[in-house]
Amino acid sequence: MSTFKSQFINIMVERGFYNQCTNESGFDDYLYECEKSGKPAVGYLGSDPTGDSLHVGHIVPLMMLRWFQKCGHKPLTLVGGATARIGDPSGKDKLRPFLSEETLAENIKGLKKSFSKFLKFGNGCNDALMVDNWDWFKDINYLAFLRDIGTYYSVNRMLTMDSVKSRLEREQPMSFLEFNYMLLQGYDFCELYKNYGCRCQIAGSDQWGNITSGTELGRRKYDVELFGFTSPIITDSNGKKMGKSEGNAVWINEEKLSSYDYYQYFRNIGDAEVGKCLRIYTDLPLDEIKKLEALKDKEINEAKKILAFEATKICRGEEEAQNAQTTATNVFEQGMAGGELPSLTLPSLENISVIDAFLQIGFVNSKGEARRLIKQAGLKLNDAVITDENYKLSSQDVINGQIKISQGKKKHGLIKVK
RNA sequence: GGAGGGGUGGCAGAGCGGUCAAAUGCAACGGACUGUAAAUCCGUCGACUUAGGUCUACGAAAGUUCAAAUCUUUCCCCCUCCA
Repeated sequence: MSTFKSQFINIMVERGFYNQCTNESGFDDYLYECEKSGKPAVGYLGSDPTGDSLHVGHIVPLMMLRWFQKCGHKPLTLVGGATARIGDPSGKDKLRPFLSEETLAENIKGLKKSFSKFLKFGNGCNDALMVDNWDWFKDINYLAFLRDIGTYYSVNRMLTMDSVKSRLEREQPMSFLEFNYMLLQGYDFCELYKNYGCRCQIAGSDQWGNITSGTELGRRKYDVELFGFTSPIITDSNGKKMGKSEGNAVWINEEKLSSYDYYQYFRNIGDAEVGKCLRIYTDLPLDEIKKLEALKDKEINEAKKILAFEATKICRGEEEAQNAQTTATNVFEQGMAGGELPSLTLPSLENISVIDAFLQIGFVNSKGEARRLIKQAGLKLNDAVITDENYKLSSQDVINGQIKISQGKKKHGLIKVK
């Protein structure tokens, strides 16, 4: 059942991306007109370069933009070179530390890379474009800004915004600097409208206040209706935000996280999340997803493999996904050592204790931790539990040129000797 | 500028001269049960260690004391109220 006229919104609703829209029917009409006439709508997603890679928590809006592009529209990815220098107060209690110019430049490069995995960039009419709000903020004059933009904002209203209100209620400090963040983001939206005809912004629901800041500014300053469209926060069954594995973020860029680990993150998703994740993190058609999520008990593992493969494919490419899958199958189903596992190459096995090996491959942070894990029967050498914490590696442990070491059930690695 | 409150482990938050490597909760990790799931239960959770200890840590520095997260002084930072 299609309740909307535009292809894009229908997809968003069907796949669980739709949370809130500033004007549902207005946006639908607008997109429908664009889709019908073949003239792409322009929409943007903003990210502040506070890190050098996006992570799984950012994928939801990225996938939304990906569908947006698939529906024939033009995505803009805005990196907040300027806004990162301010800090978005949404959902935070503390002012974030300032970043150096070099870090910002590095981070922007990293974000471009992350974006390009999900979107097609180029010069075609619906190819994605990267823009940086530093371009229009760096030379802005304070008085001019106050007069042009400040006149449209009421402090009374700003104080009621969630990002501000929650800080005040929790008696956490909020600097004037951060207080201005929403003005900048509002200005961004209008600049993109002015320069690219961009009329919609896609973002996570925590950005609602910043989005309406832009749509209101657009209405007052340019007398145009801008649209905001947000995704729900995707949580697991415990209500926790997705995107952390072993306490670490699941990064999009490969130099921050191997494809094997990326694959494993999705492979280990909870049963209850499989359907939701298939809809959000893969491009698979809905009828196929329906079949997969209907699987029960052990069989749902098949769905998880497909999820992991498809999700990895989008982000890391088909070959990497295939390799990750092969490794995972070898390790978990055949009990063998696979090629994509983290590995450590040693010049020789002389005087290397098992503890050193685990320390050097980075599975443990200290020798004490390794000893503790041995006491708890948590470390394995070639699939046999290590009982002697003073055990030294020897050539007898080498099988097919490598030694397999494991921590717990899921963390496996290889030691190779030159 | 004035008055008061506060800065403790990844986070939250006790402790307020020795028994404190620091209660408790969350997170994390290992084990059991399973399906590389969830829930549950048990265990661990500063570093080094010849396992007896040693070292580093309660915003920073100096001091008092046999002994300091705890007392004193100075400095830095934050919050609240007043001007």
